[in-house]
Amino acid sequence: MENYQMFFPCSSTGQSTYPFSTNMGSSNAYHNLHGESSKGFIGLGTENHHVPRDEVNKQISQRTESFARDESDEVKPSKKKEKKIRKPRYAFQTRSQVDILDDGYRWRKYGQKAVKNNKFPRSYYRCTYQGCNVKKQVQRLTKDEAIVVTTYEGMHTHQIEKPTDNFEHILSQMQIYTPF
DNA sequence: CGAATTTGACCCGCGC
DNA sequence: GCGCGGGTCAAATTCG
Repeated sequence: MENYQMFFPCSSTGQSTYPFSTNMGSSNAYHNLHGESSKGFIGLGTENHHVPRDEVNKQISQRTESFARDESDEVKPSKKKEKKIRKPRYAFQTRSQVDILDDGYRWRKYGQKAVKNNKFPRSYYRCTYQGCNVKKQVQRLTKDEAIVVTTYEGMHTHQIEKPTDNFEHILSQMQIYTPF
């Protein structure tokens, strides 16, 4: 939050491969993604081969005793064991100095945990739109602390709240790319 | 004053 | 069965 301005390094920090910064800069970031994981976010997010002994592929556990959870929890507990309900997750790998990549949506942080082989904590965010259960987690690599891995989970069911001109355009394209 | 963040506790799946 | 590691909740606190 306090470093919000650093998100636009056009003037001070010189060029950086920020994901959504400027028109020209954005292409750099996309190429970076494309080169790293060879499919970008188009492929399934479960190819986090970067992290050793990653157990991030585990399915999402559901709470049982949540009485007044929000209107509709998608999966009901105590049944449904034939197939794993693991939602697809999309991992981005960006080179950024800040963890909070503002993609135009409004996120509320709901947790932070330390990862075993990482000295940086992982932050959990959730979309604050009513009825939108999209989650994301942001993690920084110990190996290269300039790399920030952002993992999205789910799809937004609404429009972007923040019409930051160029961002909206990029985001709309991202939605088209996702295999939903 | 309401919304967002912080932070420790709790829960759950899995490996030993 | 227990411990570990990761994910989420929720009360307290801070921020706008």
